[in-house]
Amino acid sequence: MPTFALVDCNNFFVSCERVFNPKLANKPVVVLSSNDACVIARSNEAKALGIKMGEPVFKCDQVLKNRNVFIFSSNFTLYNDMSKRVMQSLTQMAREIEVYSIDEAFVFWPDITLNNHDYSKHIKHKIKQNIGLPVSIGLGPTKTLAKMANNIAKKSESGVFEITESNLDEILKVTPVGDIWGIGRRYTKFLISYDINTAYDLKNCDDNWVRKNLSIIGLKTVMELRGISCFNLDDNPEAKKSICVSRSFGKNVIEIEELKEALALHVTGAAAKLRKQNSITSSVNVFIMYTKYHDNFRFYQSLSYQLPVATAYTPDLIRAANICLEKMFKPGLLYKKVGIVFYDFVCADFVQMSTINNVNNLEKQTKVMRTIDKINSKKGKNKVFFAAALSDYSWESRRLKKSANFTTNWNEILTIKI
DNA sequence: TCTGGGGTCCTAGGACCC
DNA sequence: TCTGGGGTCCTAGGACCC
Repeated sequence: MPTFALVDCNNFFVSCERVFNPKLANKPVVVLSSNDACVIARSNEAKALGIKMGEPVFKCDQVLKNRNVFIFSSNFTLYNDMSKRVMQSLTQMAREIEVYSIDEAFVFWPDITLNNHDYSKHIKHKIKQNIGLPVSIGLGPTKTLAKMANNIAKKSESGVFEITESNLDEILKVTPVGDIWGIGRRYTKFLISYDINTAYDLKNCDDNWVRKNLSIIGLKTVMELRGISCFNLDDNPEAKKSICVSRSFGKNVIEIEELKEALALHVTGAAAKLRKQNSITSSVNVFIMYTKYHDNFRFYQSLSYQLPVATAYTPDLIRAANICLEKMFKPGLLYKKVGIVFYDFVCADFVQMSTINNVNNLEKQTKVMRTIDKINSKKGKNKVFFAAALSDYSWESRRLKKSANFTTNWNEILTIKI
């Protein structure tokens, strides 16, 4: 039976900032969400000060100031690039890898590895040495247990921990049910109301009861707690089924022109993602968030549009998005956010022909987009774009404390004074 | 004053079909 | 009074993850 390893970067966003800023070591550091609104990553020192995950900045303002916490706006260009480096490095040292999120991956170590625990320590050392990021590694007979082991590894000296048959029950008994991967807030509350408080309690629940109340996914989780693997390692994840790009504004937006600029920019980004996975979309959905004067309650509204022909051609997608926006827009509201969702994908190789879309036209469109994508991937995001997305960006979200793009932009490369 | 952004999967219920 | 049986597709809502 293979052992799953979960490699997880410690306090990932904070650790990325630390790689290029050594004075942050051992100091409280936080990274903020877009608009510098919430705390989305904390160093251990910041956690120790009681700063919570997802906490709005205005609520912990005093602690941040009084305790000299280092604050950064999120820099996803940097984090994505650092993530890529970690995953490439792991790929070289693993037999199989499933990149699970920006900062973690499930892996099977190579077959020749006799001792998973020692090999994990070796990997941990390598990643720190090559990339500068600290990772923790959890090992277990199922994904759920590898996750659990990882939580223990994070608090351990060595940063590596393995759950085996012999220590399984002992660990489950001290793991709160809400700490299990796949058991969220709602289920935790529900389970506790039935006096199911620990992972051990859940492991011993009746299958039918679990199936009925926690759905098939919940039952799989319970099986995994028993050491029976139900979630496979997926080393070839399928193309995305929907693509969404949205941002909150840095100020209240009132004019439809500004909304259109922001929307066109989001559509441009989403369309690039769409083409990258070789898909074309049949449907677009535009959503907006707004408030009214003298009232902070937030309203969401959305509208979909079915394209006559599936496409990944940015101008057509901007046009479709604008149709939705124009139908929803009402003057006099304070707009906070706009976003686009593409869904109902078709593989780009199976293009549907119609009278609207003759072959020549389609070839031209494909060529144009391919060229633009090529230039942008070489010269930087949105070096070339459509005029609809031209803007003074006065609505852009606040990112007052962003660090430099150390790894992706020659002009922002780290300089050292000697 | 200020509360992120991007995904997946499951289920129940309605519409519709034979 | 009794109100088939089996299926598909779609959607909204709810749960979860990082």
